[in-house]
Amino acid sequence: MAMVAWRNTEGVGDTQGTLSSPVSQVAPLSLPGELTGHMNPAPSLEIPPAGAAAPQGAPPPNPSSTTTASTATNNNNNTTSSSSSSSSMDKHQSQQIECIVCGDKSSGKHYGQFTCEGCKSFFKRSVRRNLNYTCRANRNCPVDQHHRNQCQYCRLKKCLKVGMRREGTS
DNA sequence: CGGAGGTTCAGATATGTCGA
DNA sequence: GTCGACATATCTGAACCTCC
Repeated sequence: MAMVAWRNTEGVGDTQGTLSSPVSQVAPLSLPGELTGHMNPAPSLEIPPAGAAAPQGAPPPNPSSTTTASTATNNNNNTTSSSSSSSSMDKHQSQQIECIVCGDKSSGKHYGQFTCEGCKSFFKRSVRRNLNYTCRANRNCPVDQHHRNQCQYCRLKKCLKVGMRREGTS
């Protein structure tokens, strides 16, 4: 696997996405304490209470339209894409659901949303370790299967945006 | 029994240090 | 002072296990 293609962990901490820093500083993305149900990152990561962010549970990502990741830049309302779901697609999707975060192949429902193993682990680590990331760019980095590792900040942001919650299906 | 969450392992890349 | 090589640390993704 060729991940970690871009380690921006900290050295990056400087530009804007102040989402990072050695966990010692203000953690815009602090999840722990206030993570009551989901993470309420920071000013930058304004993720509405899971409920809001997540159109409701898991918007059966459309195998194709789900390209939400196509341009993470759209972290604005990509999730909206979901919505009109067809029961007919249900079956089909259940067999080939895409990760709602990066568009990769979903391995099932994790933390309330259909995500791939990568996003699942990434989210888990971020939440459990209360990691804080920083975006080098404008917090609009694309989050797709090939670029998801480019910006941890934007990846986590999208995870939250799509409705992933620490408590998952709780 | 199935689904979701959690834990563990191996692989790959980035960063830092030392030597020539 | 600069360049290259080596070693170490961190992160990611997949697989497996456990619990509800």
